[in-house]
Amino acid sequence: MDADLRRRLRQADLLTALRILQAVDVARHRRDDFTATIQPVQEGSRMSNWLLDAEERFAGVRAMADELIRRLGELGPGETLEFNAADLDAQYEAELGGLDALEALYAVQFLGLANVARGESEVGGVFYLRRGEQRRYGKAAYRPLEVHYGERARRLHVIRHILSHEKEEDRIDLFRWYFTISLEQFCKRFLPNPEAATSPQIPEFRERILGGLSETQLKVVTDDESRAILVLAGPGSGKTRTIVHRVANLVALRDVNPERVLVLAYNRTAVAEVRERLAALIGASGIHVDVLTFHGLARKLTGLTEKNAPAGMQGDDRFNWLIQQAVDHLRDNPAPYQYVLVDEYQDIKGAEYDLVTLLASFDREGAPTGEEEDDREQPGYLVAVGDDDQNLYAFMGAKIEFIQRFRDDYDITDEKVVALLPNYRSRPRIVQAANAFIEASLPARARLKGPDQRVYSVRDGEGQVYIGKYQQRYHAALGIAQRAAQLIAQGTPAEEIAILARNWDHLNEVQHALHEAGVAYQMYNVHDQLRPANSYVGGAVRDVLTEEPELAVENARETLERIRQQLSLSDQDRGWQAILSATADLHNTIQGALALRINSAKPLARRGVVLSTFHSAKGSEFDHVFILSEGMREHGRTPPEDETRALYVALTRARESVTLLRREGDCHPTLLQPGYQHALKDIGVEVMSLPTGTPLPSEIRYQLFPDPSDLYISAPDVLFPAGREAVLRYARNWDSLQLRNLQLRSPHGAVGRLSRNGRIMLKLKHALERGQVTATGATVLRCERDDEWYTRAGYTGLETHHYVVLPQFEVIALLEG
DNA sequence: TATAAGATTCTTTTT
DNA sequence: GAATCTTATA
Repeated sequence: MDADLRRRLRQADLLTALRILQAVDVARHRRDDFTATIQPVQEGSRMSNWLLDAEERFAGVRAMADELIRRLGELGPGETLEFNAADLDAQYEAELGGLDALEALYAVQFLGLANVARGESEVGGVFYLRRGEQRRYGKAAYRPLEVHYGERARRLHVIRHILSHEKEEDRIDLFRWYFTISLEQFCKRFLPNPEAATSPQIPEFRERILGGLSETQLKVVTDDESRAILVLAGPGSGKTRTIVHRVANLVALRDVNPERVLVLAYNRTAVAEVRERLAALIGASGIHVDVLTFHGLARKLTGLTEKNAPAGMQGDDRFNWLIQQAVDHLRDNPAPYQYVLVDEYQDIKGAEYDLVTLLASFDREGAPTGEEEDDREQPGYLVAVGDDDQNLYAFMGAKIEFIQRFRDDYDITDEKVVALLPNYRSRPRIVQAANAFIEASLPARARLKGPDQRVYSVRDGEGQVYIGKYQQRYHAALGIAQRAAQLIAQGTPAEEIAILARNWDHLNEVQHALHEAGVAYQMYNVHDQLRPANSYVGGAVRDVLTEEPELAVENARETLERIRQQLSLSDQDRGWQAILSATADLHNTIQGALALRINSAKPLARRGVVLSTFHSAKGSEFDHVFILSEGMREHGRTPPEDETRALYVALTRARESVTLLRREGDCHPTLLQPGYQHALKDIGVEVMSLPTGTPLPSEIRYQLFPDPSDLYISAPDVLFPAGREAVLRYARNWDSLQLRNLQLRSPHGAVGRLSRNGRIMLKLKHALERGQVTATGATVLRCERDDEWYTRAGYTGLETHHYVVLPQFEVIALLEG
C-alpha cells in the first residue's frame, strides 16, 4: 500500500470518528473539502447507551440474519427470494426492537451468504436475495461481521476514553494521538483494557473492493483528485467493473454520501447490471447510489415524463424533449451530484452531452455567481468510460467528436486519459484479428487510441478465428447450423453461441437452417413494448394483485390462475405463458411481490442459440460467435466508419472462437484488403468451408415478430366500440388467428390489420401475395395513446390507451440471394 | 423501359 | 451513408 493511499485511509477513519461523535450527540461537525469543525454539544451524552445499543444491535442482526439464512437455505441454486423492506421491518419489529432491515441485509451480504439486489415497485422498495457462493453457515461465517461490528465498537470505546478526560488539553492531546497512530496501537497504549483491540480492522472488505484490480483500474478507482477522467476502454477490459469498484470505493471506503454519487448507463439492462454488481460488492450501502439511464435521470430531476411533452410531439421527440427539460433544469439549479460516472460515453448524443457537462459543474458559460462563499457549488468529479472504436449510434447523433472533445472540454492533460487495454474476454487470436481489422479500416486520426495503445488479450491459449466466404446466404446458414449443432453436442450451452448480422433479415436463412437442424434459437431483440406486463391479461391480473399488495400468497400459480379465471381471460396469450414461467418459483409471498415479478417478466424464455444484429449485441459476450458480413458495396475505397465500428463490436463479442463469413460481392471492403488478409494468415486463422454444393431450396421458413407500428387498426376495427369489443372478446375466447387480405381475423370477427406504412409490409410483400404468412401466436397488447396515430385513424377519444392483437408470424418466403 | 431523381429503409435506446 | 424501392419523364 503506498503512502498516499494510507494517508487517504486515515482521512476515512477521521470521518468515521466524526460521524460517531455526531451520532451520539457529543459533537457536531460541519464538513467541507478541507476542514472539519467540531462543536461540543452538552455533557451527559448518550455514549454508554450507544455502546449497549451496538451490542444489542449485533445480537439483533444475528437473529435476523439467521432467519434470512434459513429462508435462503430453502432456495434452490439460482432461485430468488423476494420481499419488500417495509414488510420485513414489520415482521421483525416485535422480536428485534425495530431493527432496520437494511442492516440485516447488509449483514447477509457482507458474510457472502447472499446477493442482494434492489428493485422498485408500487409497494415501495423491494429486495431480491439470491444464495451466495458460501454453502455452510457455521460459526466461522459470522467472524467477518463480528470483526466489523467489533471495530466500530472499539472506536467508540476509544472516543469515550478520550472524552472521559476532564482537561481539554488532555482530550486534544489524545485526539492527536488517535489520528496519528493506528487504532490498534492507540488501544494498547492508552486503553485500560486493550484486549478488545487485538482484532484487525476489516481488510476483507477493502480487499474485495481494491484487490484484484489491475494497476490502471486501481488508479481510476482510487483517484479522488482529478476533476475529470476519460477512460478509453477496449472491449472486454472491465469497463463496468471499474465503474462499480470506483463507486464502492467512494461510498464504502471514502465515506462519500452515496446520494452524491450518480452512475449513468445506456439502458435498463445496463442499469440493472451495475446495481446488481454494486450490491454484490458493498451490499446495502450501495442502495442509495443513483444508477440511472439518461431518461431516468431526466425524470428524477424534473419530475416530468415524456408524456408531459407538448401535444403534437411524438415518439423520439418526446424523449428528446424530456432530456432537454433536464438540461434546462440544470442550468437554473445546482447539480445534485458530486461524483458522476458515465458508461458507454462514446454513444452519448448532443443533449445527453450537455447534461453530463452541467452535472459535472463544468459548464463555463453559466459559471456559478454565488453571492456567498458557502453557497458555492461543490466541484464535480466526472469519470467517463467509453471506447470510440465501439461507437455504434453515429446515425442517431452519437458522434465520436463528443469523446474526442473530452480533453478540451475539461482542460485536462493527456495523462488524465487512461487507457484500459488488457482484454479479459477474448482469446489472443480473436483480439489480434479484431485489432488488425480496425487498424486496416480506420485511419489513425479517426481513432483515439494511438498506435502504441493496442488492446491485448490476457487470456491464455490461443482461441480460434475462422474465415469463410459465400455467394448464397443459405449456404452460410447451413454451415453455421452444422457447426452450432456440433458445438452443442460437444457440450457448449446453446446460449453461448451467437450468430450476428448487420440487418435482422440477413438472419432469415439462418433461422430456417437452424430449424431444419433441430437447433433451438432466440431472437435477441427485446422490444420493451412486448413485456408480458404490457399484455392485457398480464396487466389486468397485476392490477388485481396491487389492489391488496399485502395479501399473502401461498402458491403463485394457483393465485394467478384464479384471478385470470375470475376475469375470464384466456390463457393462450404469449405473455401469459411468460408470466407463469417467471413466477414459477414464487411461494409464500405477498401479492405486491407477485405483481412486481409480473412487471419484470421477460417476453420469452431466453433459451437457444442467439440471433442478433451487431447493434443489439452491444454489451453482450458469447463463447462462439458467427458473423455474416454483407450489405456493402465492395468498390468503396474507404470503408464507412459506422460499418467498421459495428463489425468491430461483433468481432469482439467472442470469447473462444469467432467465425467471420463474408458474402462475395458486398462484404465489408477491409475483408478483401491484401494487407488484412496477410495479417490474418500470420495470426493463424483457419478457413471454414461451407457446403456450397448443397442445392438451394425454393422456399425458406422463418419467424417474424411485428411491432405495434406494423398494425393499422382502422376506425371500426379497434378505436370505436365495435372494434374494442372484438379485441377484448378475443382476449377471452382465444381461437385461431388468420391473415386474409391484410386483415387479422379471429372467428369472432376482425381484430386488426397490417399497416400499409408498417415496415413489415415490405418484408412480407411476396409471401403475402402467395398467402404464405400464418399467425403462430399472439398477445393482446396495451398501446399508449399516440395522437398522431389516433388522428390518422380519425379518432378523437379521451382514452389514455387501447389494445391491439399483436400476432407472431411464420413466413414461408422465396429464397433471397 | 431505361434512366435519373427522389423517397425510404437499415442499424435502436429512453417509460 | 449506402442500399433499395418508388416515381417521373423522355
